[in-house]
Amino acid sequence: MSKPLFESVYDTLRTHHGRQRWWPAESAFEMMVGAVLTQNTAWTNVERAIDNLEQAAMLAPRPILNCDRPRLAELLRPSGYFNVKARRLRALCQWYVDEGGMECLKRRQTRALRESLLAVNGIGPETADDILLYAFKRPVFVIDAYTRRMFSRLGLIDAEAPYEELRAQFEAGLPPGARLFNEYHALIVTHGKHICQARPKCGDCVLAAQCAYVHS
DNA sequence: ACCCAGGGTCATA
DNA sequence: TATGACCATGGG
Repeated sequence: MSKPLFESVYDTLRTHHGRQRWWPAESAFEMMVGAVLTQNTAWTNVERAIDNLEQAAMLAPRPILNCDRPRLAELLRPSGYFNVKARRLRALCQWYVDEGGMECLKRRQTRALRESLLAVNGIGPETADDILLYAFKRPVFVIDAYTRRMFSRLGLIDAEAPYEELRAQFEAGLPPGARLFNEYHALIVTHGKHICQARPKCGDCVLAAQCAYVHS
């Protein structure tokens, strides 16, 4: 009854949607690629682009760096923004190689790793945190558009607040740990996708009982 | 025909 | 620091 709100919302989502087992990728590198390709883009489109890379045997840093950009862009076409994403994907691969690969990266402290990621062109706070949480299993809470919409509607946050402020708010309002943050963000996206969407009301939503909007 | 999607950069004030 | 333009495909 007095359980913190961020936790009780988690419980509701977890009960209703079940375990998510994110991120949908077969390797840490594939996960990072997906994080860049899914920027402001529907996941179904990202899957096609990743399939294209796989079919072309290019789902690895070296092949991507050795590919000319027009050809890479063509493979990325279904994910949208393909010229921009071709550039961003190469920047990611260049970083990955320059940093010495996965084994080296895994040894870095979370702070340093985050700063390093943010310095890569095309990686902003959300993409960096996706990568930290799902590829490196670090305890950072990812804030995305669904999170802003849902939790402001629930009356728990200010949707317009800066990214870092919201991240701090979630991380302070939950028991720490990558395990929980991982599952929570996945649940938020899953819930947002097939229920809330951009609807202004959510009376038939599982969160209705906890939603400030429907009580105002 | 319209809106939106698991954002980020860059130029401008 | 805070807006706005821009990137582009595919599904509802």
